[in-house]
Amino acid sequence: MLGGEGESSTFSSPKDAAEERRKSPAVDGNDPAAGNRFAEHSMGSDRYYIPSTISKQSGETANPSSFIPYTPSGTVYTPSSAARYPSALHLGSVLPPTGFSPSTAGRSHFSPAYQLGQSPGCTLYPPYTGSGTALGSMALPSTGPGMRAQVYLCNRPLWLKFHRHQTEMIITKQGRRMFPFLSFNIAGLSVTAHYNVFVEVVLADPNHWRFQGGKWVTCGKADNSSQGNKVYIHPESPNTGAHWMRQEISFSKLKLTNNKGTSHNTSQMIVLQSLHKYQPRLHIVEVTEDGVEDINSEVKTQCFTFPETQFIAVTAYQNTDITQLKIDHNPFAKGFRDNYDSMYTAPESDRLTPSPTDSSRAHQIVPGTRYTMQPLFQDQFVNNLPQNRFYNSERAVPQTNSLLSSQTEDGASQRWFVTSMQQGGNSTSNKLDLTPYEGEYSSSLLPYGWGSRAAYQRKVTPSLPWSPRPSPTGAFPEDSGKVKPQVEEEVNGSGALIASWTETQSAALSLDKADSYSLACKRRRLPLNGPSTEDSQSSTKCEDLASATTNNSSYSKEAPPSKGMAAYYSFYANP
DNA sequence: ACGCTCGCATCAGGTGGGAAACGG
DNA sequence: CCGTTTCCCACCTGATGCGAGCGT
Repeated sequence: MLGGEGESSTFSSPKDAAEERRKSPAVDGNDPAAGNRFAEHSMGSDRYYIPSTISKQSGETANPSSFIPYTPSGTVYTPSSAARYPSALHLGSVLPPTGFSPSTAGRSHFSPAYQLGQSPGCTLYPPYTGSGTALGSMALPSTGPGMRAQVYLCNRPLWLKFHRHQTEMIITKQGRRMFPFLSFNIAGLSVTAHYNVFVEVVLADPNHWRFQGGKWVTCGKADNSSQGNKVYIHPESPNTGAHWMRQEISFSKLKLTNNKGTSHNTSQMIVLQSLHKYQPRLHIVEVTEDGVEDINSEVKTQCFTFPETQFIAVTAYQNTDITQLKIDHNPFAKGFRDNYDSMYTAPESDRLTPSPTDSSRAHQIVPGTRYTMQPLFQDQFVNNLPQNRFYNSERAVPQTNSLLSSQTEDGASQRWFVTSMQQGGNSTSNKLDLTPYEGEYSSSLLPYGWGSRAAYQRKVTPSLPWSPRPSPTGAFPEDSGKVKPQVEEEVNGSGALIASWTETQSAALSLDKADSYSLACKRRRLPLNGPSTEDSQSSTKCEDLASATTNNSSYSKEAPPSKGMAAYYSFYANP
């Protein structure tokens, strides 16, 4: 099962959704299923670390298998007529059960929650069975000499918030941007090799969906004959591995449309059908310098599926919970925040509302406090593993600014580094050794530039590099006591440089606290007066925390914040 | 004079709401 | 008739251009 069906219990009916939202069962945690599946509280747990991939690889592939946290294997419905990729592309389809060994499960919310296929037989829908097409042959992730990338879903907490209510994406004739949009950090590529990076949106299941009685229910068969572009190639493609790994790869300009006949902007548009469930997938294809695929290499194409990015395409929002999440988190919808003023009493700069167009990730704010994040995930997975194998819930950011470094009070922060049983990046890399370790996460580990954002920052105050507004408070003191970025690089047994970071619990606790408050306020419809400051500050704890970190530190390419966001990234590795 | 920063105004474009239109 | 789609609206963000102010 892919979540959608099972989540339906959390939905409120459209009619009284506004009322229900005030007592939102899911938010209230009255929906254990939803909570179990998507509680964000645990998202920080054991999930956030970043491999250092660019250095010490001498232009060769960083050893991806050195830090494979878990393997996404979101099932994707593949009508036979639409099969485009060999099953090997589908991660789950090639992942032996051991891929979801405790170490894997411990890193992921998904293995039990999403019931992802742990082996080909576990997928609800058949994996891709077709042969490769012009899009490129699919990688055999576990075999061959080809390098295997690791991909972080940058704004995963936000995606989880939406996914918990069954994400909906508006599609319009002229095209509508996705929100949340897809944003990744990639590691494990060859620095010098060239890659095309693109997103493909495929049907997630064979059903037509309808929002009925406050739930998404299936309603007949999906129309498999949908035509139109399903691929969005990142505009910076092709580019070197160094380029892709240097900064976050944002697909914020990707638009969804239902206009099959659209002739303009086809490169920016993906054509979908309303009321169908889709699953975006990220493809990384190694190409020649001029962007031509090497058809001789089967291992040069990699695909990553993030189940939490699944969504149902709609022409109008059905679930008001989704609507509210969009309003709350999308800066462009700020005008619809009825208690906008009270929501954000903190200086606007503190709200960390970066550019939607440029600051791809950072603007996807997660105020978070208005929606409960339940610790169920943590329980769910921690219980499966020795406690000491998990991060604490708090996310840390790879910055060493003083403000943020002041906390980590627990001192018991645990860090993950993942080593592969085999460094060769072969199939046995499914067997992972996730070992907690202590260390400091140094920004020196982050040789990532700021890319286009840096140029964009020209008018930005140093204290708030991504925002044109000054930061009267000079960063985020409220965060200073909550997150201490700790960075450490570690060399694993094979010499692969591994970076990980400490995660302390305080931030997560703050999130919970803030969420509890907002819950008491019956979600955002009620003014969040006094604690609204807390609300906004807690918003920095989610995805924007790293931005806050950026804010606190001098903004420079030496210590770019983008990788700091990886503290919130989910980490997928090609098996 | 020159370069830089800052503030302001303007514009393009993104957002959800709601009413109207469409279609089975 | 009812569910879905389309269109327009007000509101918002971000990019850009311009001029003022300041320091060298």
